[in-house]
Amino acid sequence: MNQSDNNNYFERVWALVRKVPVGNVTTYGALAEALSLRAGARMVGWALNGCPPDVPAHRVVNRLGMLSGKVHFGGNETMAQLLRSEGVEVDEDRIVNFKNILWQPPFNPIS
DNA sequence: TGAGTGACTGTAA
DNA sequence: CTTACAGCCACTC
Repeated sequence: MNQSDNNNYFERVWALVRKVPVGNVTTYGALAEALSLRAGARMVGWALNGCPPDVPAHRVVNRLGMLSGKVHFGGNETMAQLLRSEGVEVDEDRIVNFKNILWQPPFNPIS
């Protein structure tokens, strides 16, 4: 039941998230698109569900720049605090200048 | 094998 | 602004 050998998909998502520079954020759709899963944004969020501490999942938000996943950080302002500590302005669970700091992952074609 | 679920997205009312 | 439905893929039971 331990699909440690099948976490290839997860690792791919984590790899992209780790590439997100500090002070920038990305969206589920962007990651999904980079993984050729244009409509698999749900899978991205799911992959983050098992993301190791190495992955700055707090930099991943929905297309509106809302901290939709903050609930998974403890349901508190942890996610917002992390972003603020990186220089990201957060207001009412929403990222200020979201489009301005939006980071787009490089297209990573599957070999 | 089939049904349920999900840190999403888009469109519609 | 909210609520609702549909589509998409991967995983669990």
